[in-house]
Amino acid sequence: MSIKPIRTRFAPSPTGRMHIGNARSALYPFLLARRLGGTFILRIEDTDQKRFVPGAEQELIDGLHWLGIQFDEGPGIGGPYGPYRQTERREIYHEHAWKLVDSGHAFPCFCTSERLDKVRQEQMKNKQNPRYDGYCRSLSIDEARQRVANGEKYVIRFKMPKEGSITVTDHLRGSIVTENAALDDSVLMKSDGLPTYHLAAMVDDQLMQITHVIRGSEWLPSLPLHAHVIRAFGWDEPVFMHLSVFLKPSGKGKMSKREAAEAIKDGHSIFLNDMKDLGYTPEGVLNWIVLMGWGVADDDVMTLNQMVERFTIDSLTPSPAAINFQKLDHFNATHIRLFSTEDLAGRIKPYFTREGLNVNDDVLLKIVPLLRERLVTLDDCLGFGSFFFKDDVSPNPEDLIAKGLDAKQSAGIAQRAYEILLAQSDISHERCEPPLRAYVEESGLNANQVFGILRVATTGQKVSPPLFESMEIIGREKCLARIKQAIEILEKM
RNA sequence: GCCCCCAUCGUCUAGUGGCCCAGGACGAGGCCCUCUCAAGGCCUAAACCGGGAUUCGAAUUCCCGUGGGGGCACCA
Repeated sequence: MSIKPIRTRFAPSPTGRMHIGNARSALYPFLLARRLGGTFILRIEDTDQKRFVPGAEQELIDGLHWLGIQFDEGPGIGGPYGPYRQTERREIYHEHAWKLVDSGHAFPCFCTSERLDKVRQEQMKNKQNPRYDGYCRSLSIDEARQRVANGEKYVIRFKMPKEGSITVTDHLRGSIVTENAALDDSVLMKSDGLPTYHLAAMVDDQLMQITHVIRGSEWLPSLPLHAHVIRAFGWDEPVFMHLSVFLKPSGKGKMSKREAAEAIKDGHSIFLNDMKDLGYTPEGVLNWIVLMGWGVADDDVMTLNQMVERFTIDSLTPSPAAINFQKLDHFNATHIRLFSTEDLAGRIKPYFTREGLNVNDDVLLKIVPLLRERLVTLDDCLGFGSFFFKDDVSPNPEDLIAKGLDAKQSAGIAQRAYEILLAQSDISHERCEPPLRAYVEESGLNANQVFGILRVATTGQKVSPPLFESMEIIGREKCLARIKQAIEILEKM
């Protein structure tokens, strides 16, 4: 039984955009660390120079920040086990790789990639598994060192035992037995002097005292190799957990780049940057992704803090999950309804100003209660509330005509409503609604017809927040002017 | 081709041998409320992949199929 402090990590490679898969791979270890009073670390795995994307690291960090996933150690903020960028740890890996060579667990290999390609093709032709043929495996250590000293290009490979088997444990799946003969002499250190994942991640997890490794299931097949490496060093293994992949919405196949592009066409995205622009909230996104791979019996609406309180690694699920954007919408809308007026006002303001609207904060605060339960995404505020910040509205003339009536009749109704409103001392909804309802009664019309005309006249649109509350915020003068304008439009038809 | 993993309503999942003729949520349908759109309330349909085995008893354990996913690089 270990009494070591819990330390978990998120170890992405800066090779692309921050997406929901990354986010969830960061979320679970974060929750585990917070739940158990441990430490959460960010480590950048940038050992592949060919795939390095400038700016990717920043996008990763921005994404974590947006979601509220704070790391305790990592690039930029440091920590006792740094540096936290693998390219800044070259010597450490170099030293460890050679340690394995010295102990007989690894060997330098001088094979060219040309030769390796040829071997591989040959093997494929003979329907054999493509793997390293062991050419440099039995070179004497003295000869190998001599060739390295002479400046020959080399890699360091793990010397996989030819016989026996290894048993590894995945916390979510139990133990997995693998024949060593099925494993390859994998490269641990590349000829450019940088380590591969197999070496770098194992060394770092050990040196950084990581207790729980939560990572994608694409690593499951190399878990036996990783266990071999760890044991060759004489270390203890951390607890390993492999998260399943996200499947595309149809459930057929995993979420791919191509599929991500499709989603964008439908107004959805799996990239955090895009989701923010589309009006999704960190709360909604978090709630959505946390439940894809983690089961709760009920009460599935949670904030980050509530997730921390309830999280347990034993309720993580090993099966693949199809992403469902409708569910995202649901969680987003649900969290929006939970926000305070001030909070929501601050969150939707940028979407108005982004459209060039001049936002009056007093008005903004007043309309939030009207918009709150109508928003699925934050940018829906535009459709429901832009007219509050415009001087004029330009209703579609056709929309001003009430259902079942003609333009002339509609103009008459508008005129009567105008007079009723004009007679009121103020335009509060408490004052205006009763007389207009009375008019609906005595005229034999229905509320839809009368209020519909007023809605289009005052807001310029057929769908809006509640009419009387909206008119109150728009103000007496503007309302009267807009109704007058509507009457003119109707009379000209 | 070889290796590995997974398998409960359309989707995310609860379920750890009797509490399950399987619970929740999204979505779908219906009703109520209603000035539009929402929100809210109530209700309905909807699943243990197939076959064996173990057991008094299996969604839950084991085996075999089938289906799905992942991996087999000097990428992570």
